[in-house]
Parts: sequence; structure tokens; C-alpha cells
Amino acid sequence: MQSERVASRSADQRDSSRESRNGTPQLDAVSLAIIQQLQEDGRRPYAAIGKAVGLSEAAVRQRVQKLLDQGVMQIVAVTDPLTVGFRRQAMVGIHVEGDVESIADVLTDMSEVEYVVMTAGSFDILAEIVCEDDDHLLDVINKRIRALPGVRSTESFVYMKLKKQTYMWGTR
Amino acid sequence: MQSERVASRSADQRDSSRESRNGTPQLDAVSLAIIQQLQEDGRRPYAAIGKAVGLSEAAVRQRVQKLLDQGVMQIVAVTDPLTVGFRRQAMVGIHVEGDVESIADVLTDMSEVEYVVMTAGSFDILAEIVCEDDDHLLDVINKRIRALPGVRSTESFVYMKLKKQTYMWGTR
DNA sequence: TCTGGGGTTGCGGATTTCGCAGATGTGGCG
DNA sequence: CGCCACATCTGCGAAATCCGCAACCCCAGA
Repeated sequence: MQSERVASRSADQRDSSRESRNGTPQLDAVSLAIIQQLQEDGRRPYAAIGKAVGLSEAAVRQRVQKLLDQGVMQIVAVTDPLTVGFRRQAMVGIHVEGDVESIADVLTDMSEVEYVVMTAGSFDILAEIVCEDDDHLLDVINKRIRALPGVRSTESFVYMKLKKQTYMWGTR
Repeated sequence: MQSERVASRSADQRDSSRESRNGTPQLDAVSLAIIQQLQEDGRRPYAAIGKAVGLSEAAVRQRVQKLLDQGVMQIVAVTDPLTVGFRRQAMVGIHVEGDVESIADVLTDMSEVEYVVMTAGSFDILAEIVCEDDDHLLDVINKRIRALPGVRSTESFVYMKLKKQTYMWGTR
């Protein structure tokens, strides 16, 4: 059993508490391996994960709990919104004048906004919106987003068909 | 216990096997409620879910399994790729000439491509790319995507900061 | 060398998962 | 209307898993 260990646990491996400049904890190889296991199946038993990554069941459990508490990962059910009754989705590109981050914060607080990212492209912000129908979508884009002070202009990309949606980073 | 039931199980509730035109199964209110529970916590015990939605533990288990098998939802760990060692992400807007769907299919098969959606905006396709560094990203965009026959032009939006990422549809 | 703290391990006991057999209910058909 | 076929739900043991806890290990600092 000892022989199945990923590696000798020393040096660069043990520092799962160190933090990089942006405040997010640095992950060691073992935690990464645990995350990979849970990306394949979020309900995989701790014991099975432990066997795969070379740790006891209890150790895996504690690390998973910590990753959850730290917000490094979340274990959730994901669906294609279209099958769950949300008929309209769109990506909205936003041109901002002034403080980009404060606009992003406002978007983050909107429940219809699913995804917000600041970019270095011709848009300052990309936001994904999930709505129940056209009226709802129109309302969010025109009345709620375009109306924000600091939003210079927007461009919308209404979704026609979701082709791929994975959560398998590192598993490839 | 009987009194906690969501509703009298009849009529519009029972047809979880009917399919809408696009081939995706139609979900009834109970399955929706189960999904909501799992969107809050992907590891929530079946018994707890059953209590919440008014079903026995075994029934919940069967429905969850079916939703998984049908591909309606998946239970997985999701992370911010930046904390897991992927330094560069980008959204790529693509202008296509000819068959859009076949291009989308090719993108879907690329492991670096995380998300593919066909849109009705000025781009035909939006694809999200997750890479380890700049070289990798450049390689994927220039050598792999732009090189595809049928791709007329692309525009990239490199991610600077991920502000929001949720999976709470229906929970609001 | 001693001490402190983070991380790991090894345990029971409580809880959950799993498989199965039986009950229930609905739709189709003679 | 009666009856069968099919899908779904329930109840229940057995097995596996989860969970909390105390002991242990190892490295770093005093």
C-alpha cells in the first residue's frame, strides 16, 4: 500500500497552506489529484479517492472539506439550462468607461448573471445571462445592464445551441 | 409523512419520459426539485433530498441515477482554473463560412476547449479555451482553430479575472 | 533537545448507499 | 370493463461509507 503513494511526501508537496499573491491557496499535487477524481464523479467515495491518490480515507475527507471551505472547488450538479426550463441564454460583451471592477461587481450581484469575467480583448467584461424567455432577457440587458452608469455599450450573443460544457481540467 | 408530498402525483407530473422536439427529456417538478438540491450540495444524501422533495430515499436514488444516465445533469467538482494551474483562459469568437455545426463539432473534440456554443450574434460560435500558458493558448488559437477550413476569422478575449461562476439555476 | 502545529492514520459507531422484492398506478387493448 | 405491461415508488436488510476522535509523525522554530 505504501508503494502506491504518488511520491515521497516532501519539499514542494507539503505546502498546501502557502498563498499566492491573489490570495488563493496554492495546491499541492495530492489535492490536485483529489480534485481530478471529483471532476470525474463528484460523489466518488472518499475511500476510492484515497486509494487513487495514496491517502487514507480520513485524510481525503479532511482535504476535500478544506478545499470546499476555502472555496477552491465546489461539488455541484450542473445541467444544460435549456433542459431545465431556461429558454434564453446570452453572452454579453460590455464596453466600460471608468472602473471596470465596480461594474463587474454589480453584475455579479444579479441573479440572472451566471458568469462574469474581465477580459483583455475588445470587451472589458463578458457576462453570461440565463433567462426564462425573451422578455426577461431583453429586460435584463436593456433595463438593467445598459442602464448602469459606466457602461458605454454592449453587444449580445444569444445562444442557439450549447455544444459542449465540461469540467475536466487536468484530467486530460 | 404522506402529507409532506409536493402534490398529488398525477397529470402533468408523471411524464418524465416524454421528450421535447430536441430529444432532451422533459423534467417534472420533482426532478427539478432534486436537481435544485444537488445544485446546492452535490453530495447531499439521498434521504435528505427525499425529505425535501417528498420522496423515499430509494426513489430519489433512482431518479438521480436516471438523470445522470440521460445526461440531463452531472455531479462534479468545479474550480477556478486559475487556482488549479491553468494560467491562461480565453473566450474566442469565431466567424464561420459554410456549415457552422461541423466546425463546432471539431472544437468540441479539442481537450483545451471547455465550452462551445453556437450563437445568433455577430459571432457564429463562442468557444472558451483553457490553457497552461501563453504559448499553449497561442498554439491552440492560431494553429488549431484558425487553421480549420471554414473558419473565416476569430477574435480573442483573454481572461484577466474570473468574477463569478455559479450553477444555481432555478434556485433563485 | 524540547515544543508546537499541521497533516495523517486507524479506529468504532452512526449514517448512507445499494440491491431487491413487493405494492401502486397508469395506459393500452381485446 | 377486465387485464396485462410498464414505469415508478416503497420498505427493508446487508454492505459500504461517512464522521468524529485520539494518537502519531514530522518538520520548524525556540
